[in-house]
Amino acid sequence: MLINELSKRTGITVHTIRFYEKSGLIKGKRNEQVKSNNYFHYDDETVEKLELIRDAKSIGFTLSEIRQLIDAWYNNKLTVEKKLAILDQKLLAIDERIKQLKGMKKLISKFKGDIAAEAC
Amino acid sequence: MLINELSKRTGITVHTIRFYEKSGLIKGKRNEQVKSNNYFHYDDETVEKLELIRDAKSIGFTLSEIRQLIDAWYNNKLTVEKKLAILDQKLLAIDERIKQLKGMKKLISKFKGDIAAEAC
DNA sequence: TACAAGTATAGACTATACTCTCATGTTGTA
DNA sequence: TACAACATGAGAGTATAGTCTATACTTGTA
Repeated sequence: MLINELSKRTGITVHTIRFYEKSGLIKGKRNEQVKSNNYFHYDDETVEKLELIRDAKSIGFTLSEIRQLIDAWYNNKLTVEKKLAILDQKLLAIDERIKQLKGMKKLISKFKGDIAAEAC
Repeated sequence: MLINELSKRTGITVHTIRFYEKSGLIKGKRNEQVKSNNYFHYDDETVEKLELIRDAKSIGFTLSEIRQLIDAWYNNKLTVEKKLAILDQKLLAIDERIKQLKGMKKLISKFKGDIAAEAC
């Protein structure tokens, strides 16, 4: 598919997709047979990658962290061990973030109590 | 205390503290009696606020979200109801973030399984 | 009292992650 | 075949959150 369809399928703008392409997060392929244009073609794997980017971004991963994730997923130059190591590292990072979020929940709840008590 | 001590107590650089002051997140007081300088003085509440900023940032809150939190905590112009509403909204946002993080954990674990299976 | 250390303001610079505009060329349909 | 819709690359602009430099004045200590 071309970039416009990729954009429609993922809900990510053409501009942003180009930005991700330039940043090396995704890679379109050019059809060498066609000489009249140099359009990029994208496959379903790219759709998956963009969905991963969107989801990982929403939980606060930076593009450089996401690049590591995509490598662990799709880069066949990495050994299984390295891939698993990257994924384990991300799992730890997520657990740490959940821990911090729970701490903040506790803190906010405590302050809610304080405010309510103050109001009496 | 002056900005240097505030910086030492919180581990936040003088530059960044000045940036937060300019952004309206914290407010130093000037001593009107002293005419020779216009140094800002900070109290323990400012230490608390900076710690809150640091913690809230680490879990992905933006400065503008943190500004709301600080208002809910310390701004006496807000009614108790409004403060509680802000805090409840933040609690919901945190729960949502935890949910997404757990989803990502699941996804990564699944991919770990796939990679391991693939390697057989 | 010299001077190192601290303080203030203004403004330039950086990194991340887009977002948009321009110029130019291609494709598909009425 | 005209023309709207789509493609490309280069590069400028934006928002967030700092980070650093320059200039100038103040304070505390040897």
